[in-house]
Amino acid sequence: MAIKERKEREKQEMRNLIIESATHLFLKQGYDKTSIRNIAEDIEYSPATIYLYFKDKDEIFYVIHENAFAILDQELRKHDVVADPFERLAAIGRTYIQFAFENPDYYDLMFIMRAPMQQIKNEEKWEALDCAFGYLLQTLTACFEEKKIRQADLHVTAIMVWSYVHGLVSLYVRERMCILMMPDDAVREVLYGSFDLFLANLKA
Amino acid sequence: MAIKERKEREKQEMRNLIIESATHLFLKQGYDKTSIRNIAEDIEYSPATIYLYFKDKDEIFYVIHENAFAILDQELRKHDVVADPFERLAAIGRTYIQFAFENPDYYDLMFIMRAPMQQIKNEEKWEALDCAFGYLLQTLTACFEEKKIRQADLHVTAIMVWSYVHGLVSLYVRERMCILMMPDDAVREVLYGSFDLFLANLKA
DNA sequence: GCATTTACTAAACACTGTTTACTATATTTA
DNA sequence: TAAATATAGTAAACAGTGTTTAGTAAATGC
Repeated sequence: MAIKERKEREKQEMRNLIIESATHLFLKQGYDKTSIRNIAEDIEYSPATIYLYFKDKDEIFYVIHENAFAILDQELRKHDVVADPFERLAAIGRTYIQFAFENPDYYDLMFIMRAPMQQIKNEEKWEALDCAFGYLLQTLTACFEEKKIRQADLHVTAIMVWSYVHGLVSLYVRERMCILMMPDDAVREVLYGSFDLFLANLKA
Repeated sequence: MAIKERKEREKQEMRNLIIESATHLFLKQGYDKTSIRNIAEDIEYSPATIYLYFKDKDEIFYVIHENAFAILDQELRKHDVVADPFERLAAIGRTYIQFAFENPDYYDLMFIMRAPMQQIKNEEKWEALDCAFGYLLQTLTACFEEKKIRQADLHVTAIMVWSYVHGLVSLYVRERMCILMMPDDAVREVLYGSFDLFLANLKA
């Protein structure tokens, strides 16, 4: 019965079509303005059809969130070639910040919005973040082994590094850096500079 | 004409009534579930009446946001009595983190949500945050003068400290700390521990 | 060829923020 | 004091939202 396989394929294609449209609208107009009716109109189907392929709006944005993590992960792991673990840590951090600057809506969805978290609660393991965070743990382990950074608990250090870069970019993404009263470019420079200072303080 | 004064007073009382109801509902059910109709029902007026006292929903939450800043500011400035500026910095940081743990919805409104920022864009100066951030700058200046922390640019250091504690608590508030796979109490301990490590790295 | 399953949709439900047109009361003016 | 005006408040509507239900038309299985 090749029909079943074709049907399965068609089902997946329809899911992809919805995700593609939703991603396009999301990156163009943001989460709130990306309504089920907008997506439906864009793909030329009725709104109810979308519910045959996704449980609810959050499930659509859960898939987009997963795709975004795949992109970030790919960017971060490019630095695998950097031999010195401290240099690698620095490169990873800068790439993380750059990713947030260049993809603020993706960053928002991955690390700030509540939307995709409903799904994750039912999954008992957040693989997408586990993967990226695992890479940080791995890099920090190498830093400790080679005594490149001050000795401390691995997980506490990892939380410290992640929280720090997240703090920088999330204040930027959610427009709290406006207190600096600087043009956007200058703010970004301060953030990169602040990260450099953080790294210097971390050094053994 | 004492009538005009009474009218002014009544207008302010009505605004207060709306803000009180909105704050109560917000802290009980969150932003999304606090609708204009809910507030109207709670204060026993029609929804349209609220628009005679506030431009829109965001303006209501802007006032709540200002009140929340007043509370945080009061908490932080309690540490004015701590003579040693580094000790004061540590106390301020811990109180900031504690505030976020104890008032996650307020914290969200102040530092994460987009709602109050629409108003702030029209104000050209964000006094509430300016006040709190000013206290941090003041404390850090004292730290530098007494050579308690590593020499660096004042603003870059301030952004570093603020971003760091914000990163910690915003990942917690928006439920990203779930990757630690720990009970809530243990997560909070890790966050406080991470802050201690950060301070140690900052020390001169 | 007929029964059944599948794919899809129009319309409705229960909400949301916000505006408009209208009423009843309070205040001011003649 | 009586008429004119200003103020306070509201019912109903507008334009949206996510989601569900009931019903149709086409594809598939027998």
